[in-house]
Amino acid sequence: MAKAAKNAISPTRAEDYPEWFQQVIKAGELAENSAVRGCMVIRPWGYAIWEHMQKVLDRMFKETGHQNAYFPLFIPLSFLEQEAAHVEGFAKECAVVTHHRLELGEGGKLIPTGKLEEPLIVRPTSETIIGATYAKWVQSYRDLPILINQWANVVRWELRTRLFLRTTEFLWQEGHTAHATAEEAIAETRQMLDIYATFAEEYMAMPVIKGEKTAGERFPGAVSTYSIEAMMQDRKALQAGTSHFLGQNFSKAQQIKFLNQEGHETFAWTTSWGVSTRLIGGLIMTHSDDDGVVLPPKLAPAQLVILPIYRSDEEKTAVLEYCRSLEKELQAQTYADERVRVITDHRDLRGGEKTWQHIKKGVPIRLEIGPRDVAAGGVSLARRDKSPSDKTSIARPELVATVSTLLGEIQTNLFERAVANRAAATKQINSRQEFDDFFGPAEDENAAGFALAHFHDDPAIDALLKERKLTVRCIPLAGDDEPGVCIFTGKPSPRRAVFGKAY
RNA sequence: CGGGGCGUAGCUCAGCCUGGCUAGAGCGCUUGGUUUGGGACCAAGAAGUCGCAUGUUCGAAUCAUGUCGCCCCGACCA
Repeated sequence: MAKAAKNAISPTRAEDYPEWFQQVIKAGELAENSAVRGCMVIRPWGYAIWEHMQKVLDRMFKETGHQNAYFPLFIPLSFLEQEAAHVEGFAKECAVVTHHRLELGEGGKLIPTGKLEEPLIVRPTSETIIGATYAKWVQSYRDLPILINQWANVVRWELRTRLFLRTTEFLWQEGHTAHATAEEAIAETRQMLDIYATFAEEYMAMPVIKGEKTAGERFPGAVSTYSIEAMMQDRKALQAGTSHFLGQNFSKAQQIKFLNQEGHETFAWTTSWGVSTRLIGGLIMTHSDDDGVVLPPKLAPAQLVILPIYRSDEEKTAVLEYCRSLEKELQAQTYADERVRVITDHRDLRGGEKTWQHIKKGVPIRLEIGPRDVAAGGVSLARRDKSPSDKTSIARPELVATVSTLLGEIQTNLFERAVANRAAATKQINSRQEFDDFFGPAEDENAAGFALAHFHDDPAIDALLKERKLTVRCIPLAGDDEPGVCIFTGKPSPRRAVFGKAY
């Protein structure tokens, strides 16, 4: 009997965090690099997580009155030119389609021909094409609000990519709304931010800070940008979702105007908001450990896996029958308003091998069932949020009766663990000296965590922070904070901002 | 786009500096046997135009030139 490796993932988080992240994704069969530079193949297990995220978010969007629609992948180049800040923000990372045909050249080479009159860009985001459409739809205040979301892929030609966190093509949803008043549009912006925060905390078990971005970090063309910020296990920040109040910037550029109740021609107020497959990166970096992926039950494609153990054919028959009926009983239970998701791994593989595969994929509960369990009317149960060796025996009826509670406990435990991690790396900072001490020298690659400090938005500070690879993550909304003075400039500050290193 | 590195079996790589038998290893895969409640062992087997092109040479994975691709580090970013 060979000794099991101490950890399933090498290197460990402490040894090399970025490499650990890549290995977890590989070992958990979530995704892999493709033949196309910067683009990933999302494997079935990873895609199933995305589908669960979509299902929950889609429901939340519809409960707040939004409808889904679909807009084109291509955007005429001229559309992007309409909003100045928007051009500035996205021009450097656009894929451009210039031809529409291929001709067979020498040596079997295909040569692009059929040059387009006006090049098309592959959408990096859809404000412009959707805005142009809304301009046609909106005539009267009676046509507002327009509350639409689309599930789509977008392309941003990033020079450095990382699986899930920053890929050239990624999947996301983008909501685009148009309103008759600024107040209504701002309320929409904040409502969607709340939905993202609720989703992150209640489903992903990932604590987030809701806040507003500084001028320098704002979405190109937005009046104000809000985000949810999460802290990863390496104490770096991840922007996990954004919601933008676009004011009338885009409606003026695209002529989204209407006659209001007083009969005056008015520009609409618009918003946009999105989350992407980056959430999966956040999920991994929040919960996973040195044995691989750890999934919160609410988003796990399988919440329990049954692992039959047997030697002889007689044992096989009895064990499989026991497993089949247990699977049915468990599937009849509900957790978080859905049927409990159970799979049985029948593959002809060694027990240990199978067990470790499911550990690495992050299945919340493993049930090992062998002849001894069948005889005793029990199961051997192991939780992914505990040590792999930590197994307990439980009577079958008790398991069926408590499975929902158990999944809830794991979900809560993961959230509390993440909250504790964040709290341990978050500090109130009251002076420039404390700030420098907290983050250490600029060349230190390790993130110190979140510093909460008073701050007055000023481009001069951006330069100072940039030098140290720090950013203002956001200015938190939930402000039970007392006013103070900026630790850099001494100017008055209504509340503290969150500083940290970011992905 | 600047700096560095790498292309050899499905994967990870050795061999190259100092050219020479039939190009290797580990993992994975297939088959057979022994095993089995923490990642099995033994045996046999399948698997490679050494990224591509040109050149030097009696002879190139190895040397030269070109070319394509990928990775890492910076600047840019959901």
